[in-house]
Amino acid sequence: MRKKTIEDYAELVYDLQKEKEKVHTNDVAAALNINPASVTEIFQKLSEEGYINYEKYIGATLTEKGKRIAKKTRKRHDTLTKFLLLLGIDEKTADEDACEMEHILHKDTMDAVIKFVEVVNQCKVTPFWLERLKKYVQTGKLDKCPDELVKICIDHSKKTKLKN
Amino acid sequence: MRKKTIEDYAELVYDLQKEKEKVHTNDVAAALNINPASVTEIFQKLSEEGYINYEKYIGATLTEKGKRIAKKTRKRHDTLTKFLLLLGIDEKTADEDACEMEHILHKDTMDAVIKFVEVVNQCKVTPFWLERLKKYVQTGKLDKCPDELVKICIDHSKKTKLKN
DNA sequence: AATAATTTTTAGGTATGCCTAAATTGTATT
DNA sequence: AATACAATTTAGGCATACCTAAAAATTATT
Repeated sequence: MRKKTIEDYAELVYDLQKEKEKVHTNDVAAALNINPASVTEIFQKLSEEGYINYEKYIGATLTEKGKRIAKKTRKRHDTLTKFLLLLGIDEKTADEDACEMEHILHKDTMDAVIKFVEVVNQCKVTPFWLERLKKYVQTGKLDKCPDELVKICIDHSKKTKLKN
Repeated sequence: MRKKTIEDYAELVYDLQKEKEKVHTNDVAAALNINPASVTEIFQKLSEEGYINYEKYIGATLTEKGKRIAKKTRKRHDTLTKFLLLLGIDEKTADEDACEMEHILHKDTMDAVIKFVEVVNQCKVTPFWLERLKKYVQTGKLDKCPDELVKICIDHSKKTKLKN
């Protein structure tokens, strides 16, 4: 697996802190399947950089700075997961890819994804086009687009062209 | 920037080979803004692993194995770029994010993206929903969904519900 | 409260992907 | 063909993100 970033650790400590006040190196080690000794080093670094308050043998808590980055990363993660689920990806794959994407996408791209999810959620029912795509992704079968829908798109396209 | 992967190098050598038969360490070094000495090491590794034929001081060419991975990666890259452009992301950002995403996405996710682009390309005109989303991404303005379109979605949703 | 068991840290090691400086090879010029 | 210049490789170094084994601190048991 990819090397973990500060964001990964902040996000994880954030989650673990919901269960227990102080997060121990062992908790993180178990969650990420790495050696506790490695987490000690990581905690020392995160502490130096002001993301966590860390007392050895006692555990770590997020600082305000750490909480900020953790929340931001978790929100990105959740939005990306939702986005991929909308496209018809299965839960596990969506979650894993979201975890990768959350670190690399430009703000503009992330914002577009947020808006994508927002627009779809605003709809009373799942939009036809999305159902159609999802079915295609999941079954390989692509339904024909209803004529009246094609008409709406063409009409709309003409209208906007006239404006310009 | 992120550490480059074998896929990155294969893709790059593939592109450079269009200009000249043998790709020199310097060509890659210049393209990636890294030290030629580093490229020598990379070429040695790629050669050991069978992605390139490499003769020192002479240059490198892709093997069949290398060509295969290069083409695959380039195709992914292009599809991802198109996908992001459809969402309203600008060219530079789309290209950069595509370059990151191409290495990390699961096959299922990549396939969904391919299908997304395919479905949109099949349309006679850019679908209304996509125009609407794109405008929202680029300007922040979200148009109202026409009533007849909402109706189509609701009707369709009822129909599919009945079937199940 | 002493000792055993567990958790955590320290110390030291490995692999990787980059670097610089120096040595080597190839190319161009006379 | 000899020499100068450019391109390339070799050798050695650095930082990072992990590791293992041993030492130290904490916690549990009697």
